[in-house]
Amino acid sequence: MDDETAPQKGTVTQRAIERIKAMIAEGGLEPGQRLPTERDLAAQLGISRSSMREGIRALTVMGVLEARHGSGIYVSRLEAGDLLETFGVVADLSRGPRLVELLEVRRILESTATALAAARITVDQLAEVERHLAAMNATDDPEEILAHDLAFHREIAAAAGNETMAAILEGLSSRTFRARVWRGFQEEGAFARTRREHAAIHRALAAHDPEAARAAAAAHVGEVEEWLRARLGP
Amino acid sequence: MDDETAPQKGTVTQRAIERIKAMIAEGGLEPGQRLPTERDLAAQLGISRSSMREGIRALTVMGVLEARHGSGIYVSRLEAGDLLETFGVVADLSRGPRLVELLEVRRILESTATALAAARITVDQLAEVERHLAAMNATDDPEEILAHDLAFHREIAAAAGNETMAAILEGLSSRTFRARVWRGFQEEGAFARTRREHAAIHRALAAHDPEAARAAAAAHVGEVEEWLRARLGP
DNA sequence: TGCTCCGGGGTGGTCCGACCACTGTGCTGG
DNA sequence: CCAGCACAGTGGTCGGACCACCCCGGAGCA
Repeated sequence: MDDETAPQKGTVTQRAIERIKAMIAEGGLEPGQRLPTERDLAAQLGISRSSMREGIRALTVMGVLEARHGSGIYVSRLEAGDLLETFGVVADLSRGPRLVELLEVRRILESTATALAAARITVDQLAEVERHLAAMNATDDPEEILAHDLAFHREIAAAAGNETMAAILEGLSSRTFRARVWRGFQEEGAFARTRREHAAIHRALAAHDPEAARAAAAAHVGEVEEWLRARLGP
Repeated sequence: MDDETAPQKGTVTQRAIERIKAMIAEGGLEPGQRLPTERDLAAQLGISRSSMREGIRALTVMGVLEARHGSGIYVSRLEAGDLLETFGVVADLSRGPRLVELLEVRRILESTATALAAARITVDQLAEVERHLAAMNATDDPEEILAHDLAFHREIAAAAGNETMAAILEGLSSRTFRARVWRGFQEEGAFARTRREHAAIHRALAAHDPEAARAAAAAHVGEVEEWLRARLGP
């Protein structure tokens, strides 16, 4: 028969990746657990260490595994942030119409997250949001403003209580993505407007008003979205 | 000086990945374009072919590059579906509370997508949706039902006109994900209910009523979400 | 007894060279 | 002119070697 040696579908590396993923999905490998050596794994699957390393590297980049030099290979915590890190790559590599689509997705998620945050935010979290809001208004250094802008939204996403959503939004708002969209946007003087919108979001949060928060956040992201859409349109 | 030979931050493979990503992001590499040979690329970056291969493999798995045996390495089309394929891995590997979070994200996106679809769907697309709805009601084979269920939602997502959102939803509804949640869910007899919900979604689409569509879709996903949440709760 | 230091074994990271499998192309022969 | 083939070039796989790093345990000291 041919059930032991013959399969041979796709590249050996691809098979190795599937095998490891399957092990984790089926519960054979727990988060944080240490895997066998590269050499042992390669021997187990009957492939060379080189091919096995390619597979491991791929899973490492995806955030599924974590290789510690001199120590061993471990299964990552498998939490949202780890796995969705690659999501940022999508934002970095998207152009043209795809950028508008990404912004639309962000608008939907960000407005919902802000609405959730309005209902659930604690006084401590609200204070942190206010801190970033104030810091953003106190400086004129674009770099610093952007940092506090990101932190502002990150804090809100965290307050929404859905780590997965927060991780996705983090990827959609990655440095490069934001920087690219911003450059040229704020130059048209739509800068004070951003501050007003942030203030509106904060007011809704402080008032624990989900609907107002949703509207404010949607308008905030939609602002950039519309500008970008118009810029690519004709 | 040390700007040419010294850097040495992180692993060489990681640097190689960043270099290629940067080339694409900065427009030096167009979608579909062919890259230099593995051997040439390795020489250009001053690293071994093995390390370069690991980097290429990682980018291949992420859907950024596409390697054709005997032909060469090419930049992928860089469209939503290519890059967000790894999103399905997240769903496959998520467990426990994370599953509920993913379902919550899906509920938000799916309801919005369905609302958009209600406003934009064409007669041809609506006919396709009806076809899957009928096929799903005509059989009792779980496998076939699941296939038409997926196609039903996929068609709606496509009608929403946002490829990126459709790609994300595709990942969130991946075979494995759905299969795992479904197993044990339909056993509790919540099967006719699914058919009723699909019918409600279809009615809203046919009536071009976005708000009704949003509500129907949210209820549909929320059904599974609540069941799963209760199952993990106590 | 307890601490510090250091040495070695084991691990991932990198490199090299060879060969295989497949593809594309240009040449050859009809 | 076309069909078929041979060949050079490409990614895919392999095995081995060496390096850089981490961890642990034993030796030595206080």
